[in-house]
Amino acid sequence: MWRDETGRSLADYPHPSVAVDVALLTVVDGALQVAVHRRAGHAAGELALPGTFVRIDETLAAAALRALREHIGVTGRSPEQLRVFDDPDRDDRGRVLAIAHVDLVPRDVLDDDVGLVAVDRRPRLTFDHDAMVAAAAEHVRARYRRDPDPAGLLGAAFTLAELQGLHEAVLGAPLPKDTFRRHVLADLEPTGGVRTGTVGKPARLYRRAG
Amino acid sequence: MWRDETGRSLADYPHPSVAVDVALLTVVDGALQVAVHRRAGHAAGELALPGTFVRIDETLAAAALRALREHIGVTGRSPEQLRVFDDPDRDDRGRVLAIAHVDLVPRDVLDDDVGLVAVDRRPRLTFDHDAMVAAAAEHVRARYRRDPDPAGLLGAAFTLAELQGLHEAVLGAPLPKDTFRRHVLADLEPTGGVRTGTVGKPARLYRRAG
DNA sequence: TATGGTTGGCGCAGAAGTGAGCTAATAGGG
DNA sequence: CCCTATTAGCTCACTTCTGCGCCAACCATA
Repeated sequence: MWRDETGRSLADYPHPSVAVDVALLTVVDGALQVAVHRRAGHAAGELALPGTFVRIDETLAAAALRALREHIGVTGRSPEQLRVFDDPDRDDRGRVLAIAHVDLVPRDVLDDDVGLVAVDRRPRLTFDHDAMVAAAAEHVRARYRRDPDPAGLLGAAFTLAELQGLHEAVLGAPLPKDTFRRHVLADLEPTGGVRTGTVGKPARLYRRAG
Repeated sequence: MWRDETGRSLADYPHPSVAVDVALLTVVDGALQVAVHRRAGHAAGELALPGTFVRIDETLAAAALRALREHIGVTGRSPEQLRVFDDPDRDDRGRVLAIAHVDLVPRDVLDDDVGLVAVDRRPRLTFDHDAMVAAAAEHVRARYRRDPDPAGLLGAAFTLAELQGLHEAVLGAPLPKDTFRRHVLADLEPTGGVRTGTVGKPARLYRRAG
């Protein structure tokens, strides 16, 4: 074990605790929603994002996935970092740095009893979790502005109308049909198939271009 | 002091140490450059970004500013977070999470003996500091694509040519003159003055619009 | 004081992007 | 089996954007 010139290891110096909090987002009822739960133990009863302390030999992604599993019984996909929340008074238990994460998953990986609230009409959350949800929504919205379906919420093949519906749900605003199609087409390739069994002219199916 | 049901405080649980590393950027010779120093103590002699461990009651910004002061004698402006580097093996002294920061300052706040290397032609840095510099450059380049002069490197009043030169230095690529002007003009307001004492037709002076 | 060199910035033609409307292609009902 | 409702997706007129070229305004020099 490494020791400095005074004989102390890193852990001998007082240092902040580190937590992860995860804004788990999904699309339900044509709107972006975030999973919340009521805390037990400290700050019991308060609405909060799933979170946990980071263990000493754990990566942040592993801690984020563990928080999702332990608090809401969900297997996350690929949590991404947002930023560190470092207000010295943010947690009355002591000095805690919270690393906010976001993960976007399809609705069907969540149990029915997971609490969901729409990000644009959400109740107050405890700690600084409101700011985390705002940052999470902004993050996925920016990603969907750049790429057709970065989180892979649609399956292998989808129609342009299905993709537009997803984008409108994520962004929380309607999009102009023609412009939307022209933009995403550059990043898609047709599968050759069409969506049948629907009313109207059958729509071509596309996949993400490689 | 808060204690859990087993009588332990937060600090009683083993948890990672937290460090900040700062990519201090500036523009010299028409190119984006980053301040580096040769480490003393651990990993002595290696080229690295200024960094330090975060003290328990310190904000991240305060730790970042302290790292700049202690290692290269510079007063930073406003360090911004990039992301957390959490590879378990990134530091052989123990478990350390490093929170990378970026700060962009004018050349004249740096002493002449501060080591500077161009971000696009830089030598290998130690730890994961290469990835931090890459993230820092990408961050400031993205900001300069959005805003005329977010870091305020130019003074209160400047010409469009001066602003374009700054952008080309930050981005590391030439920009089309007319398109550049039209885009930034939306976020600027003329001061009414002109830049005199130069060759050619005097250029109008602008300031950031409020 | 005139003249040439140099840089700022505007106008205009062509390119690119946008959105409304029209045609195509299917399901379902009479 | 035909007709209608409905949705997909193309076409075309219009708007916006881009970049070249030209004129303007100043300094330096003779």
